[in-house]
Amino acid sequence: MFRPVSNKLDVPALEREVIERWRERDTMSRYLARNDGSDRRFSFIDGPITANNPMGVHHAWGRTYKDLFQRYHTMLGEKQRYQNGFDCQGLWIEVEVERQLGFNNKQQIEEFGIDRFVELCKERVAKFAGIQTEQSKRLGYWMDWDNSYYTNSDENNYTIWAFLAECRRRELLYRGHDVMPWCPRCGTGISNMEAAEGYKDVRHLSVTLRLPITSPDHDGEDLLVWTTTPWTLSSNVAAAVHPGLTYQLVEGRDGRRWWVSSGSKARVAGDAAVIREAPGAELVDLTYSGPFDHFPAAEGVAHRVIPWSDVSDAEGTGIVHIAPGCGQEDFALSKVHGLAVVDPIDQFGVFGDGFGWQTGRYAGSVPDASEDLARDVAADLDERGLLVAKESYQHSYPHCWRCGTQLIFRLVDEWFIAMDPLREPIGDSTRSATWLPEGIGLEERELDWLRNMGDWMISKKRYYGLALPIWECTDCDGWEVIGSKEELRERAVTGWEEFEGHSPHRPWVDAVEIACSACGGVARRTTDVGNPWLDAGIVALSTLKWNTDREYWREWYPADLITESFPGQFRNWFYALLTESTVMTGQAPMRTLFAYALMRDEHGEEMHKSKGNSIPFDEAADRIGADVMRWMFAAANPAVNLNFGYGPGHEVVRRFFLPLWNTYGFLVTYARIDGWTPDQLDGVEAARTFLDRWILSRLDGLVGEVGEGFAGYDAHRATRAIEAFVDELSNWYVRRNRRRFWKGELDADKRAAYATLYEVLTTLCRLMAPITPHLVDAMWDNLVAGVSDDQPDSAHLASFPERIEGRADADLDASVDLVRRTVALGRAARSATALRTRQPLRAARVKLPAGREAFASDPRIDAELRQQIREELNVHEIDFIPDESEMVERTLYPLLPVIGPRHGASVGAIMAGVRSGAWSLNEDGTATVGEATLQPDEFQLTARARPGHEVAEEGDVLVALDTEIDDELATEGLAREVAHRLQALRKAAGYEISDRIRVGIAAEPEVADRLESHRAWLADELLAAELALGPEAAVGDADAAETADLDGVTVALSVARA
RNA sequence: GGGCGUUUAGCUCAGCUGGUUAGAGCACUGCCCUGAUAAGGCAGAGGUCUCUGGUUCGAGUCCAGAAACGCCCA
Repeated sequence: MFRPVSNKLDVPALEREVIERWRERDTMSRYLARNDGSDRRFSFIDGPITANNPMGVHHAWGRTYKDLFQRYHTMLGEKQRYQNGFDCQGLWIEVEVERQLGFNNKQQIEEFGIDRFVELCKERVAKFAGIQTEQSKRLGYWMDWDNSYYTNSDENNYTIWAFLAECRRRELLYRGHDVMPWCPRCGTGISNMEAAEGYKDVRHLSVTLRLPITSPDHDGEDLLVWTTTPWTLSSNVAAAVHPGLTYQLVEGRDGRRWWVSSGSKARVAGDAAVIREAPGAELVDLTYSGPFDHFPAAEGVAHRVIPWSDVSDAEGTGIVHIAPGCGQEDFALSKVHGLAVVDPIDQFGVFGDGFGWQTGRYAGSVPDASEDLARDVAADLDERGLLVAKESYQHSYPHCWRCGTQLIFRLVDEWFIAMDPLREPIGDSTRSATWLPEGIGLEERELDWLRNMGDWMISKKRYYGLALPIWECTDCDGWEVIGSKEELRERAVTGWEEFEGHSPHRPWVDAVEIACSACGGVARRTTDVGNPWLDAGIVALSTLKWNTDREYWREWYPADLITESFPGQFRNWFYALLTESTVMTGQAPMRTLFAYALMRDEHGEEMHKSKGNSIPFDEAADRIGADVMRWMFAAANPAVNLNFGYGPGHEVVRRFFLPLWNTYGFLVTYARIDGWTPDQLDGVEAARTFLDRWILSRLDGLVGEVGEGFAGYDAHRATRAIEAFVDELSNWYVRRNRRRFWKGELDADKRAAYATLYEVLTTLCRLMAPITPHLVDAMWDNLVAGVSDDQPDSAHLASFPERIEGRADADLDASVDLVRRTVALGRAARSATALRTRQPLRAARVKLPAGREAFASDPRIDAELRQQIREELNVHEIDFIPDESEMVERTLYPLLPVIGPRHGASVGAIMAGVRSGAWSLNEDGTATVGEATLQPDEFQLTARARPGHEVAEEGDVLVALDTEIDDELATEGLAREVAHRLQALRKAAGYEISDRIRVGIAAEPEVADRLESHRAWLADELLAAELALGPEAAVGDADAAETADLDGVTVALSVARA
């Protein structure tokens, strides 16, 4: 016997119960092991979650996909690895630990001790990995949690060593001297792909200044330059012009004359008189005096004009200030033109010696204007008469993606992986994978990034992260890459003892010195750590034991699926994965990449902690439950941003969870009353009704649809199909079958009803198991596990449903569809009559679509369907309306795609003629509309309602009602009304559905007489053991009573328990 | 600055290769129904389909231009 089901659905409470049951029964372990013996594989590689904070709801979106696709393949019987991953190294963690310790810069870390700092970083990731593990379990994410991978593991780090050694072997790795974006707070370079993440609009003080030309024959002439980074002016060595642009010498202030490009002249110099024009090429090689030539750092710098085709005059003056120590393009130009390179600032963004008053000052922009260097530069220039203009200028500027500090560009030595030789092979890998969802150009976006990608800067001047296995000789220029721990042990000259027993992290690994293979000198490890995307990108190799068990790797590589949110990952994880895997294996690490967009709040706004609209995972799990979230995530269109919030969450509960839960509750309620159990199947097949076969047909279609959806990583499609099915189940199948469950004895018909609904619900449990594991198992435990010994005790140990031959029946589906349309139209017509639905009517008249003569071709089924319509509409008869009926008129419907090309300009006239009724049919099958003749293939005839009848129509179906009420109908309506009132009293008295009662109906004799003819029906309807009817009729000890006025008829009603 | 995308009801979004009167869900209003339902049904209100021009018998849909917003790149 089933346990009773509460009609209140509290999802979080239900989930807690289910989780407790799973714990008691060790369900998850059995799930993880259930396919151990299978020879089929589904390989999923998890993209590591940053173990740096508790999860937000946005993490739960991706984890829902990861879980549900794995669950689906588990139910198909495929063996899997179920390995979750944590991202555990990198600047993001250092920044949080610094914040905890109250540190602001690197010196404080070094004073604190790198070893202690690194230990704190490790502790932090361990702590949050633990928290995220618990949160993931709360989500219902079933993974092999004791076997999670951590990117700070030895395995991961040493696999990257092997990768870098391979890069070295193929001469892809190099030490570069270049200008890179630099975070002065973190004291480290930022790779271009990270910098791309942090562009924000900010205002900077921009200045326009004059640079006096020192070449002969240019006395009194200045070059006008404009810059948004005044701090770089003291490093100026050149001014660039576009050789093809036209430049103008114009009248300036204080008797000076200024050179500007013609395109910028109006903006920069207004209507100043033009003295002469010259192409940019003519200005090349002119010399000028720099803005800060009196600083020692500028000593010996010969400032001159150089040509540069990237100069534009859309902004500024068309003459660009060049400081090779402060800009990437500037540095590249310095190589081309042999310019001096002035390198002004240190790792903290502070000017070094030789920069006069700027020495010791911070170069970057600061919030406090009084300390802003740009302001002081402008004032200095103004004092010396060099400032022409200044303004606050808004532009998009890179910021540190972890700490938010504005980046500055700085000359550094960093390690790079050359991309040119890799573009093609990585492109091939990219193209070999399937990128889903389709239609949003995911693959093309990855390829676009690959085409434009600069060399990958992999080093960071930090403390906690991958120790780059690069040893640099202290005597010669030599450097080498160590590919493994074993190799390091062999090569170690000193420091091995200090390192042994530690993870390959700073500071321990820094102690190891080797002998330079070129000169024999002492080689020390570069103190740089690695870019964290190396860590995440290697997991397709490291977690599959590339270094230690190549057989295992072959078994699982490439992955069938990886999945991650796509904005941002093209240049991060996807890119790193493809690069590292392609270098090492020559192929992509995945067959399919399924990606999804970003989560927004329910109004479409970006979620931010600071805005207060971000939702912590725990809060959402407590308030609406994991399964509600999971359903929303699975139902989302992954191609577009998901608007998530409690409002939409409650809507899911109301619209979908409740009807499903109540359907389940309905089955259990009546099965308990009847003592029905799932083994009671006598005569069920033969007794199945039309509607039973219909819902099973729909179920079969659903099984196919959901399976295809999951197999194609289209959870959206699966959820849509399930929602539509549950609506049909609840609002048609159950609604139409209520009485079968309600009526007297447990016969074959009733068993068929139970068996059908039972099969539908248990199949739904298995179909939905990957999406809503808790809800489904709550139902499964009661419906299956509690009553059957030969079934798994959890839906998650069951197999995924398969289609059943012969179940799907398109005719059934079409017939029910027609019935439902007919009922909907009948209701619309009823609404128009102002007669309440409880009042029976004599007949509904139905005009069926052309070519249909009945609701079903089988007369028995047709009769069943007509009976359903009668009940729904409360009418006695269903008649059909022939085309010739006076209620119907025929309408000509021209087929526009056909007549358009043939009749051209007269289409408008034809349509007008049809609308006004000015058309006629001809003997030969053509039709005449106004002047035009339509051929038989150019139109269709359709029946439409003739005005003046109470009808409703939609498309090719029309329903009209006979609204005449005779005495018999009126009396029946009265009985229905009385029954309705008494049912309300039953409810008010708090009776159970199956309680037998006594009923009293007091009414004047004439009314009592009328009701007498419906006595048996009333008693049956109300489960009344006694029914007193007469002028004074009443029951003793009434639990509830009411005197009702029914359209002028007064009745006194009372009920009591039998 | 370059590339891509979006713009349809109060909100979130569908509208396939051009075709009768542009749809759905939510929210709103009214009515109906109810012993499975925090449910259901019917109806209503709500639209210059961002704008301008073009192609066409016919444009939300195709073309050109503009605007706003967003994303990517620089």
